Amino acid sequence: MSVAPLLSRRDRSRLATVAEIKSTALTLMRENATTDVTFTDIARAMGMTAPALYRYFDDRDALLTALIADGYSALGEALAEAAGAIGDDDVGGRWAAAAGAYRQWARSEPQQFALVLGMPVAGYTAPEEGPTTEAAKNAMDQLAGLFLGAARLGVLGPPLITEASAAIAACQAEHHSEMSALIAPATFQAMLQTWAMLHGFTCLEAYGHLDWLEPAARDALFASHVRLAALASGLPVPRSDRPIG
Amino acid sequence: MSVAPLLSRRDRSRLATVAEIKSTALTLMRENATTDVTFTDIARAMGMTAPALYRYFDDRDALLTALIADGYSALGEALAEAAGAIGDDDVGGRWAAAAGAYRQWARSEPQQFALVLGMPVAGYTAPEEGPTTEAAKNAMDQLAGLFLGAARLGVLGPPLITEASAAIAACQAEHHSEMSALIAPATFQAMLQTWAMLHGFTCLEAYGHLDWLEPAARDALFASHVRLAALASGLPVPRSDRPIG
DNA sequence: GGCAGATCGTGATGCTGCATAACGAACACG
DNA sequence: CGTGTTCGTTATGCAGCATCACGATCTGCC
Repeated sequence: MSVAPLLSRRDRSRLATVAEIKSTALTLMRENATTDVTFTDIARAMGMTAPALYRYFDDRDALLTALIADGYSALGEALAEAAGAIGDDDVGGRWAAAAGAYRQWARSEPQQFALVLGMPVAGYTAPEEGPTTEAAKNAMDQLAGLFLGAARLGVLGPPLITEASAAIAACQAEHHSEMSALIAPATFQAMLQTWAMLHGFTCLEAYGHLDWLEPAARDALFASHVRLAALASGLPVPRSDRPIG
Repeated sequence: MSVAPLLSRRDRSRLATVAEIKSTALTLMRENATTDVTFTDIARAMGMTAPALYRYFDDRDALLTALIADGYSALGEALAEAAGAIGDDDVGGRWAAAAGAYRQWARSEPQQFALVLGMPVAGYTAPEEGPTTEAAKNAMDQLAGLFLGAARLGVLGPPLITEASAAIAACQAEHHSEMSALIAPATFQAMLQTWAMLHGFTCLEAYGHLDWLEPAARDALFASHVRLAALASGLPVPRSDRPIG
């Protein structure tokens, strides 16, 4: 336990440069509205030359991998933070907050959202065990936490669709065994559908397919969407007098 | 009204080449699991050289534009064909068939699906009036047809969420005035949510985020999803004894 | 303080793909 | 059987990815 800094001056400088590269890449993505970013452009924007970037990232895929990994964390943290700002007993409010965070993050970082939850990138090969599914797991865990909390509080009603196939129950047992005791297969199914609903709206809006709707109408539609998802899955329905998203 | 062929031999050959270029591009996209396709690869796969392709498409964007336009048509036709195979009076069946076609098309052509309804392509500039929103319009029109048919048959129940904001009603009046007489704003809102639900599941599955579910579980989840959407929007719920999608 | 080693950034280089231009081959038509 | 168009090729310029060798800078240790 020394008082010496955990990282040397050089390491800090290096981390700062890595961070600057990533943020510059994201800025360029935002400006050009694409996930296709060039080392040359990043370097030029930073006042450097392209080969210098190879000191920090092995190749373009490594940079993308890092951005995707950051995306996982950023999205997960945004969800956790939004839900954490609401009291544990207000499960409906937590759901609305998390859903709103999901939407807002996708709107503010559509390219990173596309990297993480959109179509897998071109030559991108999963580093270990497929991070593509990891994003799914991450989002699912946040949702699962909501449902588990609701179940423990006794405020988790039955889902609108009460039948669930044995195949779904089997997958729940295999991949989310920790929740099998508290969450019925039909509710697990409804949880997946809740995610799909949220994701569907978010994708449509983030990629401009709802631009023909006025912003106010989109907000209203989203709020209604969040309430519908709660209604369908047995979650407490968020209060309608508080703005969502 | 002559009996002469509408197209000369040369024109037919040209159209065939154009079609071959597009299908080769799609094949390469499928094989490489990306929307990023190179003229060089297309030409090589066709036993030609890259510059020859410029006789048929001004540049890479023009090819993408054509593929996107084809995507609109293909998706729209797939939906119309699937729905058309079901009797007009079975609105629930038509909805299930159309939803299944949406899903299957996205699964069989994930790259084209990404082009049409995913994130807008990099340097791609909308040729006229933004075809991005045109895809939305197209999909919406198919859905709107279902709801209008249900309304005319008197089998369209109330949506689960009966409140709709004035902003949504205004957008309905502005962009879909033809249906304002038969479709209440709350149902219009539910229609959008139905689309978002369908789109969300489709995106998650097409991009591999549901791969951890067994195929049988995914099928069951989708069937349940389609029934839930019908339930939420007031459409007749599809029969559960007929496989969906 | 000064030196050895590691780190960092640059210019030079090779490869590939996009796009254009100029040339030659094949075809339709009178 | 010529003539003009269409088509496909080779040749060229340009930009980005990736690597290498070199010089500059910084770190840490004696």
